[in-house]
Amino acid sequence: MLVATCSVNYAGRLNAHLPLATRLIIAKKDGSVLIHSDGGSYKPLNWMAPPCDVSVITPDADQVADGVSEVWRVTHQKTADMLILSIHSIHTEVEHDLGDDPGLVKQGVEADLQRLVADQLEVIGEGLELVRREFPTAIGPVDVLARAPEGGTVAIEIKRRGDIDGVEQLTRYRELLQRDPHLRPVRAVFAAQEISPQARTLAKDRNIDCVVLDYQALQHSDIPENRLF
Amino acid sequence: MLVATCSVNYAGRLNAHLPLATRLIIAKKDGSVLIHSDGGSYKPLNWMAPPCDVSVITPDADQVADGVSEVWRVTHQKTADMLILSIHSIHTEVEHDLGDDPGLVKQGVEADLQRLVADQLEVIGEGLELVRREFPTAIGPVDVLARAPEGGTVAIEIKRRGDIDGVEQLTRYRELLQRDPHLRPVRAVFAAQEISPQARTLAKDRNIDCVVLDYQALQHSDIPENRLF
DNA sequence: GATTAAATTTCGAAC
DNA sequence: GTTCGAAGTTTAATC
Repeated sequence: MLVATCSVNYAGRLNAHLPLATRLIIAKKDGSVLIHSDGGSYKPLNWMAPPCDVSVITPDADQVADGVSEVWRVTHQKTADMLILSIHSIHTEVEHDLGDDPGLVKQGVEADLQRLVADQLEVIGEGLELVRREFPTAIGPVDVLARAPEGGTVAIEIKRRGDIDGVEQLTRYRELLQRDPHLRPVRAVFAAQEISPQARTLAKDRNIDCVVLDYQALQHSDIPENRLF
Repeated sequence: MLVATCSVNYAGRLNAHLPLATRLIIAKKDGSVLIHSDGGSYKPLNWMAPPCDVSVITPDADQVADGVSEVWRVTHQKTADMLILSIHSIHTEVEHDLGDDPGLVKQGVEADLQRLVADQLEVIGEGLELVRREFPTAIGPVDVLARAPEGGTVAIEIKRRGDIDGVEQLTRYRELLQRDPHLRPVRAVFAAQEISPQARTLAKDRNIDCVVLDYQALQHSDIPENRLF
């Protein structure tokens, strides 16, 4: 882990170059390297994905003339990816051995949304009765399938962000389910926390209803003492 | 920038928790925070996207009893996202002021592929003549449009990774172009460096040709002295 | 191991 | 500023 003034060249899936500047360089135990600036989000300016090897090279005469004091040659162990780090000066250098990480515990992603919607089908429409979540079809599972009070079924696709490809996916499901005499007629509902305008337009064109989900509200209603049943 | 033994809680678009372990913590000037382990790729275990504010809180009695020496409360300036970093012990601490970064110079992405294909339409099919790149339609631009020797046109969709949604996109374009008497009949070609089996199957079903592109070869052929014209 | 779908996606460009 | 597609996407689940 060091703070250094450096320039970087990467050749692999694309070619990229970072001009001379002061940056934070992190070398992990697996050989991977991250080069961060003091801005942007979590994505480094440049990096090498593990597993890879780092070798420190003595700069040649030209490089020394340019002010290079040290060159790191980082190569990927399987692909032909390579990163050359030309270090001009090191401002800070720190090394520390971290142990294995126990890893992240998550909750509240799409599976949660799906469970909440299945438990509270009234947010989709009145009188719906759950058939099942992850209803299997030949082209993949439908997120939620419900029986409609007027007869037939409702296929519900749930996303955190509702995008155009979600509408396409749902269209394919409906088309397939429509062929089953036990299920048809099949309505389709696209439910998401956000729905892009483009997706909304396509959904309308395909006669698919859109529902914007409020995760907070769903979660709140799901607390047992707040539920009416 | 510090190496510390800590546990982390995040509440925002989801809830997440990191058990006690030694990790690398990076605090950038814009208030953003990254928490890295000594493994994985460039994605941090946990993070806060800028802009945000960091305040250091004195731990309460319970926390002190648990061994917490310092608590960071990182809040996003616009959303309700919040991250709580409970520091038990600091192993290394370093601070350094980096200047602005001149940024990355890239070459060799989709735009390049598109240019190379437009210049070497023979990789798609014989006798094709370029109409134009980024041919505009009501639902977005077609990557490359060419005139076919047998009459009619060819719509070419170019991707680095050819996936099912690329085929859907191309299908919509062809459908639209087909309505134009000056263009029809319209053939569709899906060209990518890699094409997923699922995409290939769908393309076949839709009567769309698939072409796998070799970036190296295209680039090599594009060097002026290697070209035949 | 290959393939597919999701991501606290991030990033950049076009509108 | 919003929207939309691409990313050296990465990552996790599923076949």
